[in-house]
Amino acid sequence: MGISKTEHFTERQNELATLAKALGHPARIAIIDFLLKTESCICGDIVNELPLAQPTVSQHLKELKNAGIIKGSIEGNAICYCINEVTWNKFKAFLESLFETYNLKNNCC
Amino acid sequence: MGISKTEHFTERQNELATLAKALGHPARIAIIDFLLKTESCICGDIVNELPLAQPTVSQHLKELKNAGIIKGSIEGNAICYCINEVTWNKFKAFLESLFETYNLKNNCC
DNA sequence: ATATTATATCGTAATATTGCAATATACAAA
DNA sequence: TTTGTATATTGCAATATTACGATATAATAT
Repeated sequence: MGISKTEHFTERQNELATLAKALGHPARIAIIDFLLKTESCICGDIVNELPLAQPTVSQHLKELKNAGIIKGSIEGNAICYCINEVTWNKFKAFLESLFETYNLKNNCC
Repeated sequence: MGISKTEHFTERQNELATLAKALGHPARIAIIDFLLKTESCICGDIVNELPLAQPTVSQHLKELKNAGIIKGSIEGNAICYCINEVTWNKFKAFLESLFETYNLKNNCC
């Protein structure tokens, strides 16, 4: 139906899926790349970095913000976006835990 | 338009987005969790583990397979699924690289 | 006050995703 | 060969996503 049955899964599974989904578009990866690369907040420079129209970029930023991956604060005329360290660290912890679980002995096919 | 303009992004950005998107559903996280937890391939036991109908599970498995995250092989009556270690390690490397870039000095908002 | 600049929101079209019943396929067991 | 079991595919309805032009909002500069 296009709507996920989130109530049947654990909170961790839902959270991790939400974060992964938010990163599931190249434009949003590019935004995160840029935020990480510049090593500071981005104040009014994202649209020029992406090959997409301004409303589209705004929408992608909104999705990253909804997932809690970035946060924005108004700086006069512009808006400064940066990584939300709380969510980012949570995401990192989720994944490190997943990666820890895996070792090559798993393979039997 | 519902169609991503992948041609404007780097191959890495597209690949990482594809992998993240494939993990962007709690059922698919649950499948991966189960594959990692059992520490071996799963031969005919996935549908019973998930609160979804068999065709829906089959579809999620297909998406994970399309993204290269899992692979399946026919074992008589059943099908054995397991993590595709090549893709998984690539995913891990992508993310470790992302996480390395980030440090708390980034924050200014 | 008016123009400029940066960003968000609205509206809409195209496409994708999610979910499942019904059905098909393919092997195994009787 | 028929029956059962496991999985995939098809078809469809509901919903979500992607993209962008038009427009709105809000601060800055003139």
